[in-house]
Amino acid sequence: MADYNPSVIEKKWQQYWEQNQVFNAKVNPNKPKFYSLDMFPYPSGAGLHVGHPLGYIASDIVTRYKRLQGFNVLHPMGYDSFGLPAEQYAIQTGQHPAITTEENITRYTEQLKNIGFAFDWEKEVRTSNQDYYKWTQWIFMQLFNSYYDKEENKAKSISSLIERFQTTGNLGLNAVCDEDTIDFTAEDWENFSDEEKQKTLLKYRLTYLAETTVNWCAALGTVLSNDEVKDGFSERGGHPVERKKMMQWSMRITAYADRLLEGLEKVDWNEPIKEMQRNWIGKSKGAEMVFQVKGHDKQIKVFTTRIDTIYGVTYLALAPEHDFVADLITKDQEKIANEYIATAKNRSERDRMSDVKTISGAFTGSYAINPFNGEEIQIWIADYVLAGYGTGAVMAVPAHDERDFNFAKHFDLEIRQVIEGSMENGSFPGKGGTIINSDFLSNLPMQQAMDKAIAFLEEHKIGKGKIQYRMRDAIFTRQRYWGEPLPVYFNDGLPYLINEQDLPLVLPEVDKYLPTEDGEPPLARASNWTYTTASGTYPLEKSTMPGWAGSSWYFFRYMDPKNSEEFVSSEKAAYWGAVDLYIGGAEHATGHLLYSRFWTKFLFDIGTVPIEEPFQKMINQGMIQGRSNFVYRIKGSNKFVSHGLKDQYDTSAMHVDVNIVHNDQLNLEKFTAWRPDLVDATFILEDGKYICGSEVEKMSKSKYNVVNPDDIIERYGADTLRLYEMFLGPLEQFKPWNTNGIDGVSKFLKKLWKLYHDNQGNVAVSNDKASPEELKTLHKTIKKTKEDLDNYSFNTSVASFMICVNELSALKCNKREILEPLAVIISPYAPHVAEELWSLLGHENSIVEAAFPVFNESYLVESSHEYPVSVNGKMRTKLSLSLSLSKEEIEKAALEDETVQKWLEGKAPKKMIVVPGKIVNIVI
RNA sequence: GCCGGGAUGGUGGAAUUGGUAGACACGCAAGACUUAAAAUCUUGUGGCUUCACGGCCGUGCGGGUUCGAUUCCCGCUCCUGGUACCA
Repeated sequence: MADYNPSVIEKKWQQYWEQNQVFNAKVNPNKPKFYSLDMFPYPSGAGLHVGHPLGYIASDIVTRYKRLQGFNVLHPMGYDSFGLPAEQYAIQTGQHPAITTEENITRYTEQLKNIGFAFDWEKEVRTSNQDYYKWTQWIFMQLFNSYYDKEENKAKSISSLIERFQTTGNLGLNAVCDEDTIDFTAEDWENFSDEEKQKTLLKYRLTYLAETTVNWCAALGTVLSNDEVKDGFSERGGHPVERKKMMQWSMRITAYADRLLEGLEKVDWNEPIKEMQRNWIGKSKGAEMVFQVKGHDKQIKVFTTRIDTIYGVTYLALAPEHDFVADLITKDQEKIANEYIATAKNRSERDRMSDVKTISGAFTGSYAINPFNGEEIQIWIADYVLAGYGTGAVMAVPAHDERDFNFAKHFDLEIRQVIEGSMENGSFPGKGGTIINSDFLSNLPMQQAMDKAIAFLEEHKIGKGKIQYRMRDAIFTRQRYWGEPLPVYFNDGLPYLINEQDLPLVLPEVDKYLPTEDGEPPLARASNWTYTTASGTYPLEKSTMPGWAGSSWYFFRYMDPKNSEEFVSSEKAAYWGAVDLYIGGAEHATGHLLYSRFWTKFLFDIGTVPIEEPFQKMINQGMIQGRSNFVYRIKGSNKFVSHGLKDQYDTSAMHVDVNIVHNDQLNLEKFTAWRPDLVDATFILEDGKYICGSEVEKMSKSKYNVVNPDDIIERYGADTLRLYEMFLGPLEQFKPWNTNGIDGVSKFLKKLWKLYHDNQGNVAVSNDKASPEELKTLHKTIKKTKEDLDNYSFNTSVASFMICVNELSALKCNKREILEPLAVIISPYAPHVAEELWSLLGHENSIVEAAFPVFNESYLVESSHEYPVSVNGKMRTKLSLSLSLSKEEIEKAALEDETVQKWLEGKAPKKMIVVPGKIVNIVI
């Protein structure tokens, strides 16, 4: 009855899906489950641009496909709604962040619904809702009440640790704790004051309060985690970040370092992301040992991965911040050493990072003794040694370490080779070489020398083998308003948890969202930010949780978002299990993806969830970049010259809104109306058109290259947007958004529509038997689509649909036997038009209840093959031959061919390669 | 510096175990329909060469393996993501 009209049918089906709760997921043990997760969006004020839905479209296609295959699918969406931008906006405008957040969420939801996603909106969660963050706080409490037992390799309850302290103290206890924990007996424990007991327990708790060196961002007024800092600047906003010592809550993620590393073996993620996590965890095996300082009672502890090179040590280097530095400086070195420390300390973290070439250091005047050979070696201060890694001191082996080598060269220190090889090109690591000049280690290969050296250390009680991690414990507090309050109060400066019945601890109202005049976090502005127990009223913690708190467990809450008794019921957690497919950007590789794995492992340890790894399969979508358009203004005029002619004039390029450019052709009317100063603009055209230049840049407002999906949907429809985003190229690849090809996709949908209609626009579908060609086209497409979906190759599927529709159009096919399954296989990609066609075919139910058609090989069987015949590897002619021919028969047929005869020039071929069903190659 | 990813027509991209390079689409050109435009449809379209048949070149560059290489191996160039004195 009508032409293809996406705006009408898309609204219609979106309403149908919503009203009939089509995508509502319920536990159903009779069906296999499939849990598909999209990365948790932060609802920003700018709304969605076309880059955001890329991954959502891909996962939506997969879930719709899985449904057609009989899976029970959970495909939820929600919002990571605590965060900095809403708070910054609140500071500027006084508007409560909850209001802005609500508005942004409304807009996001509307935009997402316009694209026709099969989300189960019943499962929506928002991290800033009380009934959500109640459980974020609850998980924090469990972490506070747990410690990590290395013996059993899992988290256990603090109450069991107390029992242990009461019987044997911490002697022989193998648990993760602070470095400075001292040994104590059961008797000591009994004699501890309550305060001492609490302080001791804090050294074991999986979340603890401690003085830590943090990344302090003054402009944002808060601390940041390592992954929120890029090159010394905050990731959000680009403000400078400095190192500062502060009392902060931390999460003992390092306790899980090994399990986080091992778990990577069990998940199906791409290798680069796994590698990034491995590097971030940074496990290195080595040894820790002490050097006695000559004439001192002090011992300097160093960590090394190359204890085999111990005889090559020619000096020790200490970080300028090392605790011993002041004591080791002798009178005659005082001036020079202290000056150096002062300059090194004043150099900001950023300078130190950006300037790694400059070699600097100072001799302390003191000497240490190498316990292996009794040699005295100089102790230096050097800022290439980091205070935060290992022990803050290194044993320098200039011959086999590049940094030590450069330092030794610069200060003219001894370089002593202890591994066989040539020193011509400076230092070399010499892995695999034989040890020389090393007393009892000489003539051994690296590994054996290490083992022997470690045995020596242990025998003389001066060291041991040790595993070091680069990863630090994760700071868990932010001095901000818009985040989860910590369920903690203070009594005599020591932290205690509030009662579980008092959860959630609701975020209080404040007059302003800024820190107080004394630099306290915004929560200090709240009146009565206190907690009352039977024994009195106490102040509550004033910092809030970081952004990653709420996002580290949201995938569990989606299973059971309204549960008020538990964060997820064990029945639902058991049924839905791990996420089967997680699609999102790679930017979360070392933040969210590591923290989520950590919390999941912890929740597993305490028996609340049945899985250890939350995300079984992960795909990282490539970012969609912006594609900017430019116009060229002749300098000093209001005249613009088309791209092809711009070199004939003296011009300056100007960004132009990509939304008034189509296929790089500028819409002149819209351009002159774009800005007041352009009303009287004039143009120099080429072939009657103004062609714009283009460049790939980040998508941003200032570059006028932001494309809103709503605009595309209004012009072409959501199905076109969905297909086009997929058609753009492989999901994982980075690519610029470019609407130049979108017409092709839109045309394809119109052609598809026409297959089901006659020239008058009436539905015209025949019940006649389909022809072999028609069946072949259909089944070829079924096969290809299925393979592509299984490989997440969405762009090639779209191409195969186009081929299919082109072929069926050429065949003038209108058979139900073909068109019905065709609608089904296209439905994951273009669900609205598929639903409409399905209903036009007379179906009462939704197409999501259909079954994915079964591929039938027999329709594709060919009796003959068009053989490409090559001469010396170059294709010269084609020969259509029956597939039943033997190799010899094919060979004979090929040699008889006219073109082949011509190339042979009467000679006999040297060799013939015949691959039946594939090719023929003749070597002359 | 180190660890990843990539480079194919004017453009986005395809070629799933080495077997017809350029599928599909955009753009462009010509034509049909139209008073005209839009829309739609048809045909052509890697480069060079040829009236044509055809030939030569061609997947970032230089080598190699192979009957045959976009695909495998070695050595480079450029772009891009991560990471950065981690001992």
